Amino acid sequence: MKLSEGVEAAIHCAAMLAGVEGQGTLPGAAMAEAFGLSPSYLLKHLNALTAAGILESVPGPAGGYRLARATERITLLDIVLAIEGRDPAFRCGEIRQCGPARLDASAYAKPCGINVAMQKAERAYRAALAEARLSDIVAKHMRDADPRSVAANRAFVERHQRPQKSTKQTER
Amino acid sequence: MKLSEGVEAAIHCAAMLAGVEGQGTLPGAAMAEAFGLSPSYLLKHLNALTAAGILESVPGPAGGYRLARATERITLLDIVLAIEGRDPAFRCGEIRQCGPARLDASAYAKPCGINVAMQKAERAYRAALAEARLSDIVAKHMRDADPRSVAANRAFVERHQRPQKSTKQTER
DNA sequence: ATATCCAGGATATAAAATATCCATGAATAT
DNA sequence: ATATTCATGGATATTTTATATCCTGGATAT
Repeated sequence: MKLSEGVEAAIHCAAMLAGVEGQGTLPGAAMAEAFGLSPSYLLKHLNALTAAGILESVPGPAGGYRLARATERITLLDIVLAIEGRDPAFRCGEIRQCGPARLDASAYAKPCGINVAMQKAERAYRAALAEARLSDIVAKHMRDADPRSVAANRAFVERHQRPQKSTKQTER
Repeated sequence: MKLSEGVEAAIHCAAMLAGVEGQGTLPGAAMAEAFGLSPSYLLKHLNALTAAGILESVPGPAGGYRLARATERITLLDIVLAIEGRDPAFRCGEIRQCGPARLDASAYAKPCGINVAMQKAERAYRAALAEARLSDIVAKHMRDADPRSVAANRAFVERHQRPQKSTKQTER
């Protein structure tokens, strides 16, 4: 029963991406630096978020990552499932029918009660995660966190974000 | 995010031990056989349950395991924590302060909001597990499960359980 | 063209879960 | 007392998973 460290990194990256303005992006290498993580490994997780439709990636110079949708529509559950996979934490191995005196399959038609109880608890967990929106996380940080920390985060994003050409509008 | 297989085995064993009468015990080897598990490995988990005060063990011939308290006072949470450990699934690595521009420690006095949200979800998970009593699991099984399965389980316990001498009463 | 950046595969290393074995000691039957 | 049964706990091997790195290829802005 443990979550991989990638989950923490993924959530922090998503929160940081919430600070980029408009269609701008933030390179993965910058985020890796911001959190003191190995870039090669962080890209794996960012990649998973992209595959899950939570992030969008822009290749090429001036490329990077941005959120794929509004922060109100991204929940911690989305991120956790993208990184950890969608399988339940408790997987019933049906060991009740692994003994020497195995009954006919029809005797095991009804689901294992233990599995039912464990799944119920997991639904409660996921429901709680689904209620935690990224917008809430960000708002709470801006409101409650130390001003120095908020300012430093904002400055970092400001420094590394890359504005995306809205149209092909080189100023004329 | 996954639970070890030992959790499933531990819960099934606890449920089976609920069927032994009085102060009787069930040898660990018998339970391993019942579920088709490796005895040496299952003993590890039974050991963990004993250390957590959920089971009692009786050494010697006629020895084995029994529940340490009433089934109403044993929850799935007790068992899961005994096997998986009491640490939370999400451990905040404080990567927010691992970047190159580290602020003074006082700037991180307030807890990381991401950690708070993750812990909240985990509390919901544990609360749900704490509400699932072993007595409920057993009662539900007796009521809902296939009669053949119930009978087979009862017969297995009947066959392997070992009555415990009530006092040191060698008949005289 | 060139430089920058993401995508994805291959691979290496580290850590944890799973599984087995053996020596020890406790309790009991004989 | 002695032998037997069985849990205990340590040591260890095997397998799986997580973590981490590297490299090739493709996309794109300059």
